[in-house]
Amino acid sequence: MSVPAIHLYDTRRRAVVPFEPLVEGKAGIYTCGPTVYAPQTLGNMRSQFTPDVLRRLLIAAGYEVTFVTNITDVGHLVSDADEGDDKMEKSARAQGISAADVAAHWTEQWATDRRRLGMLEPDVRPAASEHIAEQIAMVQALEAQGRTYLIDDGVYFDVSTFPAYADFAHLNLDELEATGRVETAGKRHPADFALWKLSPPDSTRLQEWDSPWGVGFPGWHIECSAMATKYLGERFDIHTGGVDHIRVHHTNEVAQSECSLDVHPWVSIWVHTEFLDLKGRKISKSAGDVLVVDTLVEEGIDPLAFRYFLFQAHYRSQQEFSIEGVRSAGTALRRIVHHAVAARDAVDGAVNQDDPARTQPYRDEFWGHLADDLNTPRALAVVATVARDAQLSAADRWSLLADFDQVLGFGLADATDPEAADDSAADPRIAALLAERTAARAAKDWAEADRIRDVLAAEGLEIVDTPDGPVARRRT
RNA sequence: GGUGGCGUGGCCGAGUGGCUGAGGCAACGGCCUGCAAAGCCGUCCACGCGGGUUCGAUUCCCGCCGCCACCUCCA
Repeated sequence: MSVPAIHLYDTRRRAVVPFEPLVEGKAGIYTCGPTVYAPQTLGNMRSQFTPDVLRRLLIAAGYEVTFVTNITDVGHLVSDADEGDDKMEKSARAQGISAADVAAHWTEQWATDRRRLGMLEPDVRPAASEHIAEQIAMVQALEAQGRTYLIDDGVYFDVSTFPAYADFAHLNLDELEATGRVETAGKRHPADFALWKLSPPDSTRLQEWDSPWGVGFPGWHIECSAMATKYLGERFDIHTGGVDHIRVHHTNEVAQSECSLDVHPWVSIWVHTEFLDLKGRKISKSAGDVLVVDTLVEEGIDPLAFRYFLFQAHYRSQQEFSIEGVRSAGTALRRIVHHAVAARDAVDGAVNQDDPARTQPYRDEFWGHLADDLNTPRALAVVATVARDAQLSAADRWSLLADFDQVLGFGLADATDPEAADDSAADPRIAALLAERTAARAAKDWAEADRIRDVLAAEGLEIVDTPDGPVARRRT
């Protein structure tokens, strides 16, 4: 086994700690998924990327991994502090369609984007709206423990009943209290959060369910606790999400879960992904101008170039986004794939004919960096070296790259050489132009040959002269 | 204002108390080419400012300046 002991930074303990599974040989991961009322931005996708890498690493290390990521299709209010409109309701009303249609649309968009970015399919993808009973049950358990109180607005978690509340995010509750923000009337402490919200007496919501406390809908935080518990058990190994969730959402998840389940720690390791810095384009989702996977596609960029781009920075560092940055990542990726395909085809895909004396050091390096809190930039540096190291035979090279692709997820086994011709030459007119140019070159009529090259260039096609003659391909 | 973090070469971005100063992109030179393109080889370039600790700091400590994130919608 090439993968050494895996270490990860745990937000709760604020330290890099060894990964020690609750059950030998198995690993359970829960990732906060999308609130499906709007497109998922490239920033959102970064926080999905980290668990994908982690999951692939664990699989490569031999663990049987269960990866759960939820769909928030109800209850996520405009404010994480349980105020304002429900995001789903707002979006549905604005478009005059049902909340379910809104959810279905954006869930599909998200799933497609995940695939385009080379992410493995989730093992379980539970929707909050389909787990109302589990959520109610968890609230009831908390109620039975006397940790809740009912006000006009709904059922709230009483933070004062959980002394460890502030520990997770190292909060200063006194300070929180002192901010004096306008809060929901009746809340006893600013940090108290909704477990079940009651529908307003004078109106009907698009999404509402009956409950022991009246018709309403679950608070946003309870869904993750309920679904993670259902699919991963009362305690599980790894919970991931964006750093913005540490203070409120994950703090609340810990509170309600550790109380209702009477466990500690509920989650062994919390992995939080830093933000992608979108600079001037970090515009709120509601404003419309958002950076999504389609934005890249419109720019003629392969979504996998973005995957490569994400590998270049550590997940705990803010990463500066720019289209040019993704483009340069695309160039680097193209060269890697070019070498990988050449090596693969030279040995007909064989991965067991390498010389361990040459390949093992690289394997140790690559997996060692990933096992060291997912140091993907370092791992990627190994990939770049392997792709070009002249000391390696094709068998060595392909054996290594095929191994690394378990985590890279570039689909190297099925990739086509990006430097090879595409189907442009299938167009008879283009094929004729190429033939004309070949004839002109044979006659040493360079002016004519260059003219034809310019004609094709104007159409976005580039000519690559290979030993087997010229080929045309769409410039990327 | 509170809390956390950052400031590395043209750009992105790792990492480290000294050793051989990641990697990618770009640029430049070379090979290849009719010339190019693509590809390959090579070169180049660094640690915000001022103190301190140390035999030695980009790496630790203090101050300053600048930037970012969260606290308020966001992953």
